[in-house]
Amino acid sequence: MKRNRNEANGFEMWGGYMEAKKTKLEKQFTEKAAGNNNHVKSQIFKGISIFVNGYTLPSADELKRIMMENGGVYHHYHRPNITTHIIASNLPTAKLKLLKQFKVVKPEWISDSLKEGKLLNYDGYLLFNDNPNQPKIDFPVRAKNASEPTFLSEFYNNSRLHLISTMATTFKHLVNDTRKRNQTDYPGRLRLKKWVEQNEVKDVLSHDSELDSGKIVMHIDMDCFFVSAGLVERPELRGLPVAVTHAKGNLSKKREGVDHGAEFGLYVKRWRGDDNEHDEENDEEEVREIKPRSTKRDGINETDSMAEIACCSYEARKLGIKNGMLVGQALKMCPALKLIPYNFEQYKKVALTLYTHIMNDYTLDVEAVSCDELYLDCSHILETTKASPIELATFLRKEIKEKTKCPCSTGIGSNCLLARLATKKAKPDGQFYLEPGIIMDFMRNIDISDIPGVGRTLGHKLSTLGISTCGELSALSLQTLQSEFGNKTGFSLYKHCRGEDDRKLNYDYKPKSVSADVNYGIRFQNKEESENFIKQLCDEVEKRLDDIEMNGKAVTLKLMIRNAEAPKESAKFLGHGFCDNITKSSSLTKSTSKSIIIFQVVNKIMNQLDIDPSELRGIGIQMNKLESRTVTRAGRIENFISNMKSDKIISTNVSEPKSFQCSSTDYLNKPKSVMDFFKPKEDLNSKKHLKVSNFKSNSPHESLANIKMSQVDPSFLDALPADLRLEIENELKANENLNFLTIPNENSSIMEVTMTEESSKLYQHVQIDQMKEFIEEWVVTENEPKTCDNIMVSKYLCNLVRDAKTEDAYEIIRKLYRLIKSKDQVVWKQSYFDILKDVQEIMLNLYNAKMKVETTFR
DNA sequence: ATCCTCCCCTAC
DNA sequence: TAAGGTAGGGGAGGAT
Repeated sequence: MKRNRNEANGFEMWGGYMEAKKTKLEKQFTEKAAGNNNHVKSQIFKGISIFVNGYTLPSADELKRIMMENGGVYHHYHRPNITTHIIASNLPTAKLKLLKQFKVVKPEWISDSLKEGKLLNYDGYLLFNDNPNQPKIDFPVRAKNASEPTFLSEFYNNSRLHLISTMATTFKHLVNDTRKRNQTDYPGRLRLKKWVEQNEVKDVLSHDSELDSGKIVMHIDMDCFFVSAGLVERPELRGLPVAVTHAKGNLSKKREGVDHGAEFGLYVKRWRGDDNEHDEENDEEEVREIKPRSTKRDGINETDSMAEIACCSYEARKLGIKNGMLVGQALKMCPALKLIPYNFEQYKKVALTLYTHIMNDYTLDVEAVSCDELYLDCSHILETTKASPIELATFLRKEIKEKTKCPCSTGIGSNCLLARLATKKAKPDGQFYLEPGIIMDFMRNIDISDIPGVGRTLGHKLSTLGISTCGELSALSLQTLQSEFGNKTGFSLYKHCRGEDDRKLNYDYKPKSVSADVNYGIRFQNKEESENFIKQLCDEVEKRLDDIEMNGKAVTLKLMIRNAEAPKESAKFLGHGFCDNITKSSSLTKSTSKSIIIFQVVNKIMNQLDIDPSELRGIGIQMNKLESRTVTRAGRIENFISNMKSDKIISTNVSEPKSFQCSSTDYLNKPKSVMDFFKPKEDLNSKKHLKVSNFKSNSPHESLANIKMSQVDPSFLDALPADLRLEIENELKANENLNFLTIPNENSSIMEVTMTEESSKLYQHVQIDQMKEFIEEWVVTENEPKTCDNIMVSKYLCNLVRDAKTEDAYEIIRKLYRLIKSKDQVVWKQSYFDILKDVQEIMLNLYNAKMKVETTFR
C-alpha cells in the first residue's frame, strides 16, 4: 500500500503496485535517498541482516538506514533462512512461540553497537532466551493508554475499524490507479464465454434481448468477511457459530469507578431526548424496540467481556448473535459460540485477491465500497461474452471462491440500489438478479432500514410515523418527506423506496478530507501527555496527506470529553464512556500537510477550550479543503514569486538584502516548497540564508514558525532571546537530522525575516527542461492562471532573453502556445498575450527585434 | 440565495 | 480487560 510508507504493516507485499505508482517526483526523492545511503560509514553490521517486527525504537525506518550505512542488510519480510536477526521490542505470546527458534533481539542491540562502533554480542539483547538463570521471557511494558509513546501504533495494529477504514480508501485508490493502465485483455471474459457456450442449453430463457438495454450493475459482497477469511485456516470450525473478536473468553476484570447501569442510563436518556416528557414504561419499550447502540450494555454485568464482536458466522446469526454485540452478552445467548481472533493479514490478502482478480480478468469499471464489497458495471462483460447476468454471477462467484477460499454473494440490478438489495436477498453464498419486471413487488416488502442512509435514527423516526417497509414509505408524498427529513434526505427516500437510484458508479476517487481519530485509551494525567499525543496524531495526519500528495486548508479538531454525570470509569476498559462531543475548525491562509503547523492550529484551539486533560476521552484531527499538490505545484510558482518579487529576480542587482514581513502561516511553507521544487543541484554555495530577528517577546509560547535548519545562517541564534535560544539548541541536540525548527513567538504571528540571497543563482536552478515540465503541469492542472504564476513565467522568459538564451525562450513560448491553444478559457489566452508582451518588450530593448511566435489563436 | 461552522448520521 | 476509525453527506442556524 502506497499510503503506508515505512511501517511493517502487511502491505509490503504490494510491492509491484507501489513501484508502478511512484510518481516522477517520488522517484527523484528515492534516488536521492538512495544516493545518500550509498554513503557507507562503516562495516559494523557486515553479515547481519535484520527484519523488524512491530514498533521499535529506533523505528524500523531508522534501523533500515543504520543497516544500510553500516554494512548490514535490512529485510522487509522475515526470510527464515536468510534473515539473521529479528528485531523486536514487543511480541505477542503467540508470535513469540512461533519465532522462538529464531534470534529475536531488542533494537537496543543495534543502537548500542552503533554507539560503540563495533558489533556487540546479541546474547544480552535477546528478547527471550532459554537460559534458566534469566527470566524466560523479557516482557516489555505494554502500552496501556495513550500517554505511552507506543500506544498509537499498537492501537492501530489492533483496531478493526482502523483497518476497514484504511483498507476502504486503499482499494478506492487501487481502483483509481489500476484504471489508468491500458488494459484490453480480460482473460476472465474468455473463460466465461467458453463456459457459456458449453452450457448453452441450461439458461436459454435468460438470453432475453430486452435485458440488454440499459446498464446492468453487479454488487459483490463477501459473506461475513472476517469470519470467512478467518476460517480459511480453521476449516474445522466451518458450520459452527463463530465470532471474530479480541476477547478470548468471558473474563473481564472488575474495575474501580465503573457503573454499567449509570452509563447505560445516560445513553438511553440522551437517545430519547433529555427534555421531553415521557411515559417511563413506553420509553423502555421504545428503547428496546429500536435498539439504540447503548442497549448492548443492557443485561451485562461487571465481569462480562465488553469486547465487541466484529463479525459472526451465519450459524451464529441464527442463534441471535449480531455484529457489534458484546462478547459477554453473546456468550450468554450462545455459550457454544466459538471465538476466533482477528487475522488482519489474511483480510488484506483475501481483499487484494478479490480486487485484482476482478480487475485483471473482467473489468476496470469497478467502484470500491470497502475491502469486501464492490460494484461493477457488467454491461461490457455481458455484451462481449453473451452471458446472462445469472451466468456471469455464477461463474464469477465460483472463481472468487476458488481464489480466495471465501464465499461471496452477488446481486444484480439496473442500478446500485437494486443490485445491493438483491445481494441482501442472495446472502449467504448466493446470487440474485432483480429483473426489471419484479421491482415493484420486490420493493414493497423491503425493510426501510435496508435503504442506504436509513440507520438507527432515521429508522426510528420513520417507525414513529408507523412506517417500516418501503411499500408504506412510498405512500408518503415527496413534500411530506422533504418537510419531515429535509430536502435531500426526503428526496432520496422518495426515490429509493421505489427502487430508483440515479447514482452513477463512481470510479474516480478524490479524497475530500483526511483525519486521524482515537477515541479509545485516552487517559491523560497532564497537559504534557495530551500535547504529546496530539503531536503524534498530527504526524499521522501529515503522513496520510503526504501519501496522497495533498494539502489541507482547514483543520478540524474533534474532542470527546467525559460527561459530568458519567461514571469516572467507562464500562468498557479504556473506552470513552458517556461523553460530550466538541468540534472546532479553523481555516488556514495556505494549505499545508505539515504536522507542526497542524499542531500549532490544534494547540491554539485546545488552549482556547481549556479542557482538563484528564477528562479527555477522544481526540480527532481532520484536514479539510484538500488541494492536490500537482495543483499546488503551480501555486509554488506563486510562492516563488511572492518571496522574490521584492527582489526582482531577474535584475542584476539582487545581492542587497531585503526585508519583508509576513504572517507566520503565510511564511511557513515557503522556503520549503520553493527549495523543494527548485532544488539546487549539488550547489551548497547558494544556500539560502534566513535570519530571524525582532522578536516581539522573550517568552515563547503560542505562535510558531518554521525555519529549515540546513538553510539557516548559524549566527541567527545569536539574535534570539536567551531562553528561546536554549530551547532551539536543545532541540538541535535532540535530533541532528532536524529539518524544521519551531520558533515560538508570543502574541504575534508576525515575525520579521531577513533574507539574503543571490536570486540569480536561484533562477539558475530551474533548468529549462524542468521549467517546461512545470509549465505543462501548470496549464493542464490549473483551471485558470493565477497572476503571480503569469509573472513568474514571464520573468523567467525575460531572464532567458537577457541571458541571450532566446532559443530556449522561443521553445518554451511555443510550448506554452500549444498548451494554451487546447484550453477553452479566454483567460489563458490572455495569459499568453501578457507573457508574450513582456518578452517582446525585452526583445525590443536588447535586440531591437521581436521574437517570431504565434500571436493569434485560430 | 449561498456559504460556513458545528454538529449528527451512516456505512464499511 | 481492549483496541469505540474514518470518510462523506447533510441539516440547522447564523453570517454575508
